[in-house]
Amino acid sequence: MDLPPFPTPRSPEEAVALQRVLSERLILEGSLEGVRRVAALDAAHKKGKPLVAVAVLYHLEKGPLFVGRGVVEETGLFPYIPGLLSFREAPAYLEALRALPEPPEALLVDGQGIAHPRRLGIAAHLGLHLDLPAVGVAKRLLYGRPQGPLPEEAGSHVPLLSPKGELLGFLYRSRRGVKPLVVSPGHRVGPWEALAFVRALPTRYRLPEPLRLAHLEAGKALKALD
DNA sequence: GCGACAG
DNA sequence: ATCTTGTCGC
Repeated sequence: MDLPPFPTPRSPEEAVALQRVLSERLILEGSLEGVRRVAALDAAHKKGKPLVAVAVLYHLEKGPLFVGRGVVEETGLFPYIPGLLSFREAPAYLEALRALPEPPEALLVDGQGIAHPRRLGIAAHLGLHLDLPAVGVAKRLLYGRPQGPLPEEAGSHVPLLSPKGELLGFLYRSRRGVKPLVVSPGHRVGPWEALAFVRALPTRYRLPEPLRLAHLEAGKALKALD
């Protein structure tokens, strides 16, 4: 698949301003029922080495079909600043997606969707850029207030609200005895539908299988560089 | 001014 | 993201 160019801001201030504009265009409704081919995105990085991004094309019934990789030299990376992650990693993800034999129907991204100060986590940014449905699954919370305690049972969830009371996503217990995941819609999907989608994914461990595979593949690809 | 802070 | 040993538990 080929895509529009991904602009790199000259400064953090410029990046923030761009996020404010882009987030206005998000569509936060829609269902992912019927989606079969998902691209799971994750990255690995080490100081002195390039950032390696991986896109695992995963068929919800057949399993993993293909792995696309994207590599960006450290010197070409936007700095890591909480809230501006997409400007650092998205270019590598776009390269990984470009390597796939066919475009996915939706994106499953390791990071936030709209559970973000300006509602433009990397999942939202990528979904908007590619005009694809996107869901964010993060391992840690960046923004939002969890409403109440999260039950220990596998599959439990608790809403994540903005200061204004808007539903940003959920804290989700994928398995018993694991730390909760942060699930939030990115683009072209509603919060509840995003949660339903993640809940339906095969999950052997903490992370949904597509993302777990992407994580493993990213680690391998990074180690295999030199 | 003091915390919080995805990957 | 990565740095890291042992340790608890299935």
